[in-house]
Amino acid sequence: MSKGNLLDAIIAQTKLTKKQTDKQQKIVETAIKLFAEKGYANTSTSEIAKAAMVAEGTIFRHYGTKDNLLLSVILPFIKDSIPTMAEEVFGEIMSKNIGCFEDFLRALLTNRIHFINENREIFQIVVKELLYSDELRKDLLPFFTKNILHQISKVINLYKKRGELIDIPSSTIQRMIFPLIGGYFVSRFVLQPDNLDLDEEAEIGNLIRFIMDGLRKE
Amino acid sequence: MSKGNLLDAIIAQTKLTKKQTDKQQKIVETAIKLFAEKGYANTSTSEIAKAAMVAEGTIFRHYGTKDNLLLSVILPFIKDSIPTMAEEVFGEIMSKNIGCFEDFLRALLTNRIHFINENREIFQIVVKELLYSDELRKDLLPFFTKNILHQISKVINLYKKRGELIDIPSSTIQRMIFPLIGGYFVSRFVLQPDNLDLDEEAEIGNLIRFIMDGLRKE
DNA sequence: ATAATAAATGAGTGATTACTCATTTGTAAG
DNA sequence: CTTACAAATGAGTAATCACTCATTTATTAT
Repeated sequence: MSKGNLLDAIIAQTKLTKKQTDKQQKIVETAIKLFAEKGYANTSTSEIAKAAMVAEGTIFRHYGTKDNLLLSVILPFIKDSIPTMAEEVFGEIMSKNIGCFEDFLRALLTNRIHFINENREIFQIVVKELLYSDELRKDLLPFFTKNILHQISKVINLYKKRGELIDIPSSTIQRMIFPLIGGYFVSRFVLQPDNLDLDEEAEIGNLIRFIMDGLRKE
Repeated sequence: MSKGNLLDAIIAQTKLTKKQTDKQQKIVETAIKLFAEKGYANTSTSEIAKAAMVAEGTIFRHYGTKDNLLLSVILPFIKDSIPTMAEEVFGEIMSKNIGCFEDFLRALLTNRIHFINENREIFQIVVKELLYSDELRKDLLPFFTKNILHQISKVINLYKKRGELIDIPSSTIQRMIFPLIGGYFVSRFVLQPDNLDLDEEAEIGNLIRFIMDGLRKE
């Protein structure tokens, strides 16, 4: 894993959008399914080949190594998730100066839940390997923090100036919100992925109320 | 993994407290270190043997299988963490009727952070494998929820009756607190385990204030 | 000291791993 | 139809995996 810089790999991946073969697509689909289900380390290439009804050599012809297959799966997800969030959510809020902090939170959560729902299995893979693989964590965590935390701190500072948020350091606020939202996503999409029958809006409403006002009565 | 019932295994483990050999202790120590660092699936028995300066056969003589070695590591931790929490924290609060909900939270968090700090590596193993292994998750999650959630809901109901907490369903409150505290523990002890220089009391104070009053000003 | 029992060893097992490569199959142009 | 080139194949490779077992070493009882 991790030959050189992951960011370079992401950029490289971005540039070449060469068309995929049918078999290639089948391989990636199957790999996503199996990696999400049993974890990268517990999934063998022969298993993927069999499930995708493809010769094992075909996998290595296209992806070279098993590591590379994993990166081919998660890099587009990472690459999409960060800029999309930055533009769609933060950009919108920061430029148009939309309503209150609650509205921002609602937009952010709705957007991210929607995105993860559409990439549920890849999200499971990223979470699992982020915890499991030292290498991946060392590469990805700084990437996340640099891109997301920076954006979030800007927003927090904005709303703090508006007087909507309590007057404690942004870093402290971040260290509360991040585990909460991250924990919520992991709990919902990784630990209990079968829990499909819940009122989406109500769920988000509860989260926001909790973040804003906590549990105390009155 | 998971021959039959995990709870039976826990009970069985509880009963036999036969003394450990020096080599056995070294094996477990080394296994804990390597499992926490690289994950169970990425750690081979030969690697453990070499690092523990023990013949590979010795591992299997004592633990039979690699799965069993993992269970020997995490079961005592699980077995300790649940009852200890129930007795030391919940028992105390429920019987003596200590102060307000914030005091309960402070006692709970202080107690659990202390416990995890003393078993940092095993906590890392449990979290990683809980996410990575379907089998373990199927066995452990119900065990956690049955024991912990039930206790917590009793406490929540108590303080709700006292009028200290907002009047929403206990299950909703749980689905907010659990990911928050769990996410905080994972973030602190698994994702950023090197962050040792923080003011423990202030950190707990921030968490409690966030849980009680959220982020809104005033 | 001797016998009896338990602990530890390490070479060896078949199965599985990620990966290679000479060969065959499909496809599209001249 | 023939040529050219990429896609796909699957038998084969060395390495590593979890695990076994006959043998040796250490410990305890008599």
